[in-house]
Amino acid sequence: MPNFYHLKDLSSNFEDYLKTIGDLEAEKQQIRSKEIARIMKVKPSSVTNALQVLREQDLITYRPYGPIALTHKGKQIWLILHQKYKAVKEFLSDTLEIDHHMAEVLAHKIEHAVSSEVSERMFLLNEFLNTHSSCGAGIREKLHDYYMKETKESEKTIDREPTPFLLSFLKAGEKGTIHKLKGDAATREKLMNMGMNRGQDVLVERIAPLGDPMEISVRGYSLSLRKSEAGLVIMK
Amino acid sequence: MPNFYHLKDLSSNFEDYLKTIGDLEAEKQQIRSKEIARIMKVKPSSVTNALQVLREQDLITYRPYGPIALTHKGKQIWLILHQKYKAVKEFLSDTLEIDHHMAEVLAHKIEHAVSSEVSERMFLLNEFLNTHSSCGAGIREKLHDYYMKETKESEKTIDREPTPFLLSFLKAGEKGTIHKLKGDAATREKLMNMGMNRGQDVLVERIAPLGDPMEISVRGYSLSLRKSEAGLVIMK
DNA sequence: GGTAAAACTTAGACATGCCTAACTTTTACC
DNA sequence: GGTAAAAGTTAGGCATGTCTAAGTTTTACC
Ligand SMILES: [Mn+2]
Ligand SMILES: [Mn+2]
Ligand SMILES: [Mn+2]
Ligand SMILES: [Mn+2]
Repeated sequence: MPNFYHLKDLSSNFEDYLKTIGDLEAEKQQIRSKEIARIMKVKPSSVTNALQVLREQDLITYRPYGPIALTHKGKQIWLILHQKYKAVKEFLSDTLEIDHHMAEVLAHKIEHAVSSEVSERMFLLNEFLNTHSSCGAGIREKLHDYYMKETKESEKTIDREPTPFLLSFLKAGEKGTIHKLKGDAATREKLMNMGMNRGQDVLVERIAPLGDPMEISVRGYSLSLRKSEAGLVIMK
Repeated sequence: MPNFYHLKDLSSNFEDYLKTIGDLEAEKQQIRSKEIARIMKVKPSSVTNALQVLREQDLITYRPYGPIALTHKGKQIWLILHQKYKAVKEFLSDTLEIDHHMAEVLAHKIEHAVSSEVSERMFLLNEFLNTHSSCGAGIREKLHDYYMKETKESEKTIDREPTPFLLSFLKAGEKGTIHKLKGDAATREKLMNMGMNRGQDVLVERIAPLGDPMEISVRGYSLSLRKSEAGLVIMK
């Protein structure tokens, strides 16, 4: 039980630092601060700060310029976080049929908001749907058909009157279609050279902690947009 | 329209302020700052600050000491947030069978992490399970039985205390006890044939320079395990 | 309508966690 | 081994969103 207490003391950002360190410990022989910074998309000085905080909580061992390793307590918490992430991700992609890559991005956010009981139930629900068939036909097929039927119907209604909105207003996981570009000619040209043309579908993959920049996916490519640029793109 | 371009993403805290204001607007004739503070468990000065931020985003109308009301845009966003919360809450309590009150608490956290697509799918999954029966018996009954069966088993094994961790995290010289094997049936079978059964003590003798494979000792025998295999063994 | 209480706002402090810039240590290579 | 590059740290700044304490406006009531 004491471990659950300390787990709750970790902010979601530091849960991610711990998880990243555990992931690296499992696959590399040495953990580089720079690698943590790359994966978490922060500057090295932020990693140093995180390492100091994690050490204060007895989750890692570490000294300046020295090697980084999870303590036993750190390993225990890592496993809990890992299992949460895995259960949520697989639930999103297998049962809710969210696009695989999007499921990973969203699971990274949701993992910090669910209790162990919820992730355990998601795991069991996923397993249940895998192993139980419904009157001969697989239940997943029926569920898939149900999603598709409802999606088509909601598309019918959406087509009627799409309310315009700005790309900068979308959150991670949401998508839209480019309607128009604003701004001066040079900036519009730059955006179009990135593949952002009228009618293109855009998916927001991730938004940096302070809201700038945002990572989007257009024509299968990932782009990084400043908020000011995203504010020039009108969507429908 | 001019302020359209100044819209920024709402932080999850401000999403909650907006949602609380919308909820109050629906049920009270006048919105009291003090009531928002009570519901959100913050001090009145924090509410004032939030009101100023929401007004800057054109989500509410408001002046010092004056009445508070959602703008049209505020109402649109409130509706999106409301639907997300409702879908998540009902999914948690109806489909994952999380305690009603706990579901409300968790939905309040999860709502900020899910995309509209995810909450829509949660809604549809919930609806699907309500309306589709599986071979006579309701599917929810089967799902419930599945949850209960697994819960009982995990209660049996949990006893109390030591928190699990992965064998792959042990370093040379460290030991632990096998708690559970993960992975597909064939791999689990292979590991069990090596003598890796529940309750067995394991000692890590040596880890290869690149971290893979690791040499362990079980039942007095030395075994060589790949890192990927060690990652399937949950220890205590 | 005067006055006290309640409601609300403002100012300033503080914690978090990010950043940049300058500095220190380690490493890589000749 | 000497030196430059890379890696990592420290210091200081900034945005967010909370709080306390003090000030202002509104309300309630005589
Ligand atoms: Mn992927
Ligand atoms: Mn995460
Ligand atoms: Mn309740
Ligand atoms: Mn909430």
